Amino acid sequence: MLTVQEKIEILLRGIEEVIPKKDFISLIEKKQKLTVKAGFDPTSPDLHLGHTVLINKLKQFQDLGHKVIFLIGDFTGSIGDPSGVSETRPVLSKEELKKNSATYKKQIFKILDPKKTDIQFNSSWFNKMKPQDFVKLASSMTVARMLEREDFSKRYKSNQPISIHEFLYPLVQGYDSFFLKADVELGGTDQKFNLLVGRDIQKINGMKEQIIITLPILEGLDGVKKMSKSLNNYVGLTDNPDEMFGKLMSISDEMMWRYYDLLSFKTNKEIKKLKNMSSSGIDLMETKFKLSLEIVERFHGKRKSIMALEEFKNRFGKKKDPTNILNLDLKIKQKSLKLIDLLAHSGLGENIFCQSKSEARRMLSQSAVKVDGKKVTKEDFLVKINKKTLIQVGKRRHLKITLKSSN
RNA sequence: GGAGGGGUUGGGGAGCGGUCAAACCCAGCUGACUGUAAAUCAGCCGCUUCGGCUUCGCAGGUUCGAAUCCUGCCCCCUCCA
Repeated sequence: MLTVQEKIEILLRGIEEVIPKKDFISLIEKKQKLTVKAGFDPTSPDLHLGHTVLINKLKQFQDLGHKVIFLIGDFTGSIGDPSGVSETRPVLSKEELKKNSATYKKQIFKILDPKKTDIQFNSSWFNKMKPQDFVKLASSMTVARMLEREDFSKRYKSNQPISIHEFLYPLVQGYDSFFLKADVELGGTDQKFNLLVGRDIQKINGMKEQIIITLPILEGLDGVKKMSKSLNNYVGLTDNPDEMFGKLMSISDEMMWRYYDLLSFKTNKEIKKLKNMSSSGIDLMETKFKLSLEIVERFHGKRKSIMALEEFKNRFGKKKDPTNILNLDLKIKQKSLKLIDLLAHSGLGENIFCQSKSEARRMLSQSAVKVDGKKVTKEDFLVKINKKTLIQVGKRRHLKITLKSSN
């Protein structure tokens, strides 16, 4: 049995801020089972490692016996995301929402315990709300306070547009906390304002204010911008083991420590030890192997993580051709296909390797293309039919293609 | 409602009648090097049947010729009401 002190230590590890800390500690001391809430936008069905910083924290609460609510902001998502860069996002259909939430479940339950997790959709209460109630909700906040929020004030000062509906977001999120009677709400540091508004909404409605805990935002593979699907700098939870391993190996050494801090389940002590041990380049690589192994194992199991490591070593250490490459059958009408046409092929709706023929040409001229392991620069190189052919473009794009005549 | 400023290729930002597919920076991509690290160097960075073609908010117009000039529309910003 853990002491209160130990519990608090676990729950506060790796977080950015807890507000107010005193209340949090006394709450942990007094209450056996807290209601802990975190909201997710269902705009994109795929979760990535960035999301798991938060989910891991939920898991810790869950393991300590607290009630975890995984809130899917389908109402919020259906009226357009305010933190979205410029455009209003498309309204999601019910089918899409269902689909997204199904994939969500599948993904989060690799971390969270399904039996102990309460999944909620905020449309279920907001869709029943009357306009006058909504306006009343809006009256609980002032424009001046909204403008206190850094991103709003920045945009306001730099003459960027702010739509009225964006002001409603924090309110909606705050209302969720009230409705769900949250004791604690988790969110990224960029959510701080919204989380604080939740406290206000609860207070106005005569409820004890939730504790808010903010967590750091994980940078993407580029090491600069936050991890997101649209920036294509993410590691998806559904990425296959090799892909996941490779992506993790491609982060900079500096970023590796950040990933250790935010994603590893190792204790601070262990991480510190690794830091002290890793001085040479080889050490750093080994340390990165460890990180990649740990994370791939979390989502794919031990066996596959080791296979991914071996695959990686083979491919990049010994410069061998990759082994677990996706096979793809491609139906064509002709008897053979020019390499350039294959690279830019868009018959199945999606271009396989290159966006356009021009790009394909560029790749060829920059000697980025390999066929069965050999560099090819000729555009009219013919790819044989009925034969499995390994095509590689650059270091990341590769497929085994088998051309089949459709006649 | 009134007055003014502005919309250029992913982002920033030049260009203001021809030499513009459009400077430059960032991001991105490729190659060399390497640990799919960092740094560095080199190249690329609208599409193309390599003749050209379609781009500079949208639609028209003036001109031999427009991203550049004119008209209308849309959108953004500022100030006033």
